Amino acid sequence: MAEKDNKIYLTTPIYYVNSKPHIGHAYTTLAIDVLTRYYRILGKEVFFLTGTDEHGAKIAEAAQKAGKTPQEFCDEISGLFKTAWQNLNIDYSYFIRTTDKSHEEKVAEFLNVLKSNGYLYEGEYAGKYCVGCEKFVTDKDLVDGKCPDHKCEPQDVAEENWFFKLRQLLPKIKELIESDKLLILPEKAKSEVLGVIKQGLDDVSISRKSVSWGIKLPWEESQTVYVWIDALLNYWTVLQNLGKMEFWPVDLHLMGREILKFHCIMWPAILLAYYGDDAIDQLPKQAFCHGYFTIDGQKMSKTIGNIVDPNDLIKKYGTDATRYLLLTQFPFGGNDGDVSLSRLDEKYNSDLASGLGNLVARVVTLATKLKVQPVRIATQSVAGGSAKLKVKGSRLEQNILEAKNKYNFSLALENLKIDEALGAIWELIGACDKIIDTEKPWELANEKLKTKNEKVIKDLLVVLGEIAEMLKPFMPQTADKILEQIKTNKSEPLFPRLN
RNA sequence: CGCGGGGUAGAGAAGUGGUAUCUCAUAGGGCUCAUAACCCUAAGAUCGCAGGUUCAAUUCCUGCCCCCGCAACCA
Repeated sequence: MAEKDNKIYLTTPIYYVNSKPHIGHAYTTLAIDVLTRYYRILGKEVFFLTGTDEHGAKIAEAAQKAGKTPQEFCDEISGLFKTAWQNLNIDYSYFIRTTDKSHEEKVAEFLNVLKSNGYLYEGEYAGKYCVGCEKFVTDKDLVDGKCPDHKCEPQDVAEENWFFKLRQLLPKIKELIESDKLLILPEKAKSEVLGVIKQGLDDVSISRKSVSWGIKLPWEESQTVYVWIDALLNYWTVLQNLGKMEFWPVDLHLMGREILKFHCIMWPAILLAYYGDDAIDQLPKQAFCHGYFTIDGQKMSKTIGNIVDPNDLIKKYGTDATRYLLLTQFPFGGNDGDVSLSRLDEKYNSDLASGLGNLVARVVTLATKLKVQPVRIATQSVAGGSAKLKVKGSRLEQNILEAKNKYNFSLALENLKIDEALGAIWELIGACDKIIDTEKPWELANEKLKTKNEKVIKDLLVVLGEIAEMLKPFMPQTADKILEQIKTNKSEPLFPRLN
């Protein structure tokens, strides 16, 4: 990952407020939260941006249906996102709303520059317009040539709009993607974007006459800015407004595949138009595309009504367990992962209650029963391998080393292999359980044995401390609880078993 | 011929041109420090179907079948 003087800029997409937060939003946001916490532990300055996308005809419509003004509606939904992130213990640096005045002003400023740089021109947008809907519709919207909502045939209407010279910049974008200067991962996603470019794209209309809920075009106030332009610019306007351009450019945009095109084609294009077409150092370094959740084999959708609210999971499992359960549903960047609610219970019981929770309980109890002095834990051992064990050359040490060698924790995290990084931690947990079984440190037959057992337990406490350090980015509260228990030798169940 | 993803033990997933791996569930044994937890062992897969290339294919090629996304709310 590229660095600017120890600074890193990570983003989630800004979420469209026409629906409440669900576990898909939560997944993306969590992943960035984990990376943010990890890099901060390593001593980097991280700017983590998330927020909500609030303009456009769809929002105005949804607000009307809900009997609210668009602004009221946005305030409400945006608030739900904030609450959800608070419940999930998301440590973002800033939460942008595209209805923020400061954002709107910067968007106008940006577009003025695009215009004076010669990248905008007036053109005609022709299409079918439904009077009932008060918006342009496509053939796909129609049933038997009529609008399904209003049962009327749309009229052919042409609208004067402003267009962005996207085509002119496409060869440049293509080259940047092919050469990985604009890195798109995984490879599959890169091919998909290149495929879209190869098919050819037209210049895009960046303004709308027919949409009133949006940012006014600064030089022609009868038009509003196309929502996608408005939305993409958030990554830039926030740093501008906060005076934090030292974090620019973006190191990583994380997203699901459906919005990949916008982030990998249009977004770099408008940045080149603004900064000059050789300003590749202003472009995002990496776009990473992750899989989608399906619920019991089906896509989450409002129509099916199978959307899972992260708050419900938090109520049942708690914040950290929910973080863990969501992050381990599938290999990052791989295919879609299926979530079945019963499997979440299983995973909670096996990994968290029987795995992590039980291990902490048995080690801390052993320490208490054998009156082992609390151990001082060296912090900052995130990368693993730094703990010093008492019993040199022991089976414990060997098992721990083996467990550590199986996965490279840091490398996994830096490559966004979140499931693998967690796998590294669970290898350690397994190694500890095995060693307790073979060493039987609860036996107190004689003094010699007692001394040996004390050493074993101290070592286990040290490894437990390491596990806690590694857990910090994923389950911050749990990590602190474990460290507290090690320090005080007071055992308290971390994850009560579900029945 | 729209485009794309996928079909591997009961469930969920890895994986590779040459003894098929992991997690959960199941069975037997062990242990008793621990959240009926932990440890060991076992059973369980003709790797979707049919052809082909090869000394050798689950892995490469061809055809077929089935599931699921992309066009409509939606990361």
